[in-house]
Amino acid sequence: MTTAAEPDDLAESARSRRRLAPDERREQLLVAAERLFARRPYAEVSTTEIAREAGVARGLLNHYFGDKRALYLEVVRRASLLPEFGEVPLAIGEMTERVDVAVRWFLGLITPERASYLTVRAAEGVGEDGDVLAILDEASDLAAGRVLEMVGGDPADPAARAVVRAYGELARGAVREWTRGALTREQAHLLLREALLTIVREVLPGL
Amino acid sequence: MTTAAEPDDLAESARSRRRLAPDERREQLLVAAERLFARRPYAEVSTTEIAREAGVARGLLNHYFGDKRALYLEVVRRASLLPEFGEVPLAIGEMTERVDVAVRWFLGLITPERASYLTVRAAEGVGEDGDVLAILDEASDLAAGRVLEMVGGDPADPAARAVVRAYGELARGAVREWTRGALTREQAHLLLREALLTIVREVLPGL
DNA sequence: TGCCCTTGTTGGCACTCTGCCAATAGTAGG
DNA sequence: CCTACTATTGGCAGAGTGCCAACAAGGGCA
Repeated sequence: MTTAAEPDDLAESARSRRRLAPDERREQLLVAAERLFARRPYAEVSTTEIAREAGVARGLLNHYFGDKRALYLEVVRRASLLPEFGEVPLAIGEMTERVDVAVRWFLGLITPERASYLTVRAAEGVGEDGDVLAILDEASDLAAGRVLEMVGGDPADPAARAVVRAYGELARGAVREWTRGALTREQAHLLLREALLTIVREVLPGL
Repeated sequence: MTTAAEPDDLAESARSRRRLAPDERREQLLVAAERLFARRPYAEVSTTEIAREAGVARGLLNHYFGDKRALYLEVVRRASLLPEFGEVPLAIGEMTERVDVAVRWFLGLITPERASYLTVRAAEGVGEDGDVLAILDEASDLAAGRVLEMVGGDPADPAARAVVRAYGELARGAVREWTRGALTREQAHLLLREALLTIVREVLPGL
């Protein structure tokens, strides 16, 4: 009985004296960090705590990520990208229809357990932090490109991308109001649909 | 010469062995903290540094604000509120005109040295931090009320306020794209004007 | 004018957190 | 089974933070 049977994938969170493959361990640490950083601001989460959550020695965090900040940036990067960004419904037909599909697609992505996407950027307060901004901007720009494709805009036009990136902020704000209960899903949908329609019809052509 | 002439307001940043009125000292510390927090994230700024910037002993920070976090929240509170929020131009006339005035007013507020307003919320990345969110939300809601007054909406309608709060995110995004050079001021203005117009005409009535 | 007392201000102690590194020990391959 | 590779650990040194008792600036009162 003392000989380890095969507790391979059970009690993963308990004692871990096991030697894992780097990728596996790295993933585990990221998940632990993600969980803690999501609930409390950066400075309030200690690496000791993260290590405990993952059931490893604190030094291992530095081994895998260098320092606390690098680990945090990694967490931000993961949270800022909606994995489903790729599965864009090829909307065809009337403009009204395409816009409606785009909005429905976006609203559908958020809700579930993708809540982390919402907490992104909803956090700290003041401060530049170019590293974080770069990550968030990249994700924002990626989403903007997708939306432009869906509504038939020109993804190559920098100004158009900028407008849609700004629209992304509206979308984030609308979803937040929705999840907070200040707006119903229908109301949020209405706002995003009309705004996007206006952008396509009135703003983009006027650039 | 050794007798202090009246170096009242000169070399304010140099040695300060002087005994200031609490309000004065507090203000000085806030300014110093604001300057540093604006350029680097919270965790990267040490209280030692802030104290040095203000030319006082580190312990004084704790005396005035309790702890580093409280000081930070104070800075966020100040940065989140546009002082000129009160001076709302009483827009009258056509709806198109009123919306245009509202947007021009908003865009006019931001640019100058009020840049701190932009860095608000542009910062960290992931994490809840209810304290910060509460501050930012309060400022956002205040601005939303003002805008509703200007365009003739009903500030008492929770849903309307929520929609305009979300619009505030679009505004913040548009200004950011503008200051970044991705949009001209005219383009940002166009976007914000058309979007607000659509909200007033199509969205608010449909709630 | 000169002392005194209020209180703004300082400096240092104790504790926690972080980064680093040498020592330890799983585990796969021979 | 044994060995070499390397994932993993534990502790050390330095920095940052909160706290508190002692100090002194400067206005008020005699």
